[in-house]
Amino acid sequence: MPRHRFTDTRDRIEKAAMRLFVAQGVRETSVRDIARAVDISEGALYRHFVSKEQLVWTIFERHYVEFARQLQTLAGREGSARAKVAAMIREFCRAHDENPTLFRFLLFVQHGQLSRLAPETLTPVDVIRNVLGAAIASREIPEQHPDLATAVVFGVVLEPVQFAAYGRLPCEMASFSDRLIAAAWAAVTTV
Amino acid sequence: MPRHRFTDTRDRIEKAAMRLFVAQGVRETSVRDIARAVDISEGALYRHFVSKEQLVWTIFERHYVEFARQLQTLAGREGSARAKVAAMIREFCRAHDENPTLFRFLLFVQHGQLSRLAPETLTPVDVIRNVLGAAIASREIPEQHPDLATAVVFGVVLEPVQFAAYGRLPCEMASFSDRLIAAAWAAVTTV
Amino acid sequence: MPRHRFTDTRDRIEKAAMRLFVAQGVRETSVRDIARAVDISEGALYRHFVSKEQLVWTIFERHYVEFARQLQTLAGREGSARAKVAAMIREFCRAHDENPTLFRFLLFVQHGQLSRLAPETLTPVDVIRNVLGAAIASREIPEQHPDLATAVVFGVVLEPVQFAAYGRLPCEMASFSDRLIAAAWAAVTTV
Amino acid sequence: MPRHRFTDTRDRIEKAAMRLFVAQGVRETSVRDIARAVDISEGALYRHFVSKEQLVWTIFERHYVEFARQLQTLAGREGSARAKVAAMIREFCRAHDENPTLFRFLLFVQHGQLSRLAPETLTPVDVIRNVLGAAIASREIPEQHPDLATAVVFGVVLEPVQFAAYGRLPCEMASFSDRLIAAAWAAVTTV
DNA sequence: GATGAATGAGAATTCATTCAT
DNA sequence: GATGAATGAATTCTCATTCAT
Repeated sequence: MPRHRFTDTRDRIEKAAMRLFVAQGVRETSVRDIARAVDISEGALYRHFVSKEQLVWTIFERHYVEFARQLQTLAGREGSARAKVAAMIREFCRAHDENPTLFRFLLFVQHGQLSRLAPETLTPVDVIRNVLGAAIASREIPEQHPDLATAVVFGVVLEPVQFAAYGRLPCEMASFSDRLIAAAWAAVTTV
Repeated sequence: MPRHRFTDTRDRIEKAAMRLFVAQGVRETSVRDIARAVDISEGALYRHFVSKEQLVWTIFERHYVEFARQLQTLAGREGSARAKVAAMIREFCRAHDENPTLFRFLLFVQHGQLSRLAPETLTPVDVIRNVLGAAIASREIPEQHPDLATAVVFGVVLEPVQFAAYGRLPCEMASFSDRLIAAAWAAVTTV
Repeated sequence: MPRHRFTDTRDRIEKAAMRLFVAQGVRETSVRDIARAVDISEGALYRHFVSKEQLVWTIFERHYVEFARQLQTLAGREGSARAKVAAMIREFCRAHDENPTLFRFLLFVQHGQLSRLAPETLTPVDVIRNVLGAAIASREIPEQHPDLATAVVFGVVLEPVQFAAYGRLPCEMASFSDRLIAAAWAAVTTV
Repeated sequence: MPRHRFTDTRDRIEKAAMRLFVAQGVRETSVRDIARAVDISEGALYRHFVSKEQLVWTIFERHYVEFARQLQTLAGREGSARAKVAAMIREFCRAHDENPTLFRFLLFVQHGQLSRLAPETLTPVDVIRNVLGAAIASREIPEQHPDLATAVVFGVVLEPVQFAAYGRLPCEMASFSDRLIAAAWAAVTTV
């Protein structure tokens, strides 16, 4: 199954690249670093990706969109705004704990990638904003700037991830999810 | 006044560098970029800074420490934890609006710089953590993980700055300060 | 045969570098000079050597150690001190004539390299010193400072090479070997 | 006495430069290094020397020629070839011990300088060669290649200086002068 | 005579990418 | 699919030298 092996190599490349990108930054990770981590030649990398830039973009786009869709699905299953927010925050924590590298990659490498998304693409920011916007409209939460509310919820959830990345918090987010849900909800309901 | 000219050039270098670092990232800003922005030769830069690395570090360290001290001072003037948090968040907003470039540089370009700070250096994170820790001890806010609380407050304040940087919020933070204070306080008092 | 081509390029680099180092000095030979001499790009050089410094070191160390070993072997085959000295001086002349560039590189470009040798490494100096030291002990040559005797023998052999390099002597040393042997032996036996 | 002070600065520059050139090499000593050692600005150096190259040349030429003249004078005072050689070697040792830095500078920095000497300039090599040539003509020493004999004498005297520079011999040559005279004389009289 | 900012030409090195094998 | 030598542009930094003050 050469097909399978190909896919496997491609996958190993993506994983190694992501790990290096998160650990050292995209710019400071050379194609050589990635090739070595996967133990293939530099030239061989170009069988799988047309450029380093495209490699970054591919990884980012696929997972970013998928994550947004997952948030959307989970929020859609819930009735109340509070339940939607809770489900989404729980998903953030779960996604982080399942693959912290990927999670950090999505959050910290987005610089320069976000602007490449097709304008109509649904992002995690959009999903949360939609939920909060609807909640404001339905009076579930007080009248307020929906983008600011979105930023606040995002900050409550993402900053602890940053702290964990710097070793200032344990790296498991799941144990914090109830606390973060309470905090986020309080933040958007108290005006 | 060669002295004057010196100081002036040095200052122009720092300002231009900061602007470019924030706009494009440190790694993606070349010494050439900076030299061009200041309209001097690349070699001339090295009369003012021994290396690009040191340039980054110099800018970071000086302002980071100064900002922490300012937060400390302002918090020290207030009595209650609530007033301290309010004063600090107001200072975040003020500092941002006064010089958004510097603010973003300090808070988002810090990667790799933080670890170079002397371990005993007081950082903005420390200042907030100290205030929240004391507030937990004095029962002004409920028993909770002080680092997590710190992360939450930080997130509430910094994420809107990110949103502003991406054009998702207006770039003036001052108008949000009351809202952010309320949100942050609610987040740490609601368990 | 990429393998073959690789070895070939590497070898051409070493030869060209050595020639340039001897002709102009190490510091005054740029990587660009070497690349041009080999007719490859500067970047390509770095596929074969990790740095200019390492290129110098590699060439030096390998041949220097090998030359010392050869001297040792030849001296070991002879019985008397006189015969050992004669064999070694003949080897100096032979090595010079076989590859004057390499010879000069080893003996005159060594500045800064010598100190990098592992302390226990046997050098040409050591070999001669050992022979002379033993000869003093066995009374084959008169009691004298062994290091000074070593320096004298070295000087007798190497200075003519310098003269040849400056065009003050013909560049073939072989024709001088008998004379140099006589001179060196007389110098260490006459007190 | 600004005149005096000027001369003094100039002298300090020469001394510092020589020391650095000997310690690190000419190429690896920057104008900045020299300026710092003398504690003046780089620009000020150019009040005293038109270029780094000229600084090297000035120091070299003056002392090299002066040393040759001194050898010539001393040799001229003696009658026999043996006495001339002895006087010259003694002068080599004395000159070395008086100012090892200068001595090493003259010997090791000559690369590239020698060829700049006016063709008719009398060098130390010439002086010795003349003495040995005359001695061969007058049958004081046996028939032999005068340049080779010159090289041998030079080698006998200079290699110990090299050894001293590398710490393989004590740095005072005077104590070796009798031994070196005997060795050199034996070397050129034994065929 | 002195200063030190400025220059411009390299220096060594890195790196994404190509391509013959 | 894979290899690794090769490229060429770019990067950080150095340095001898100039010049306005």
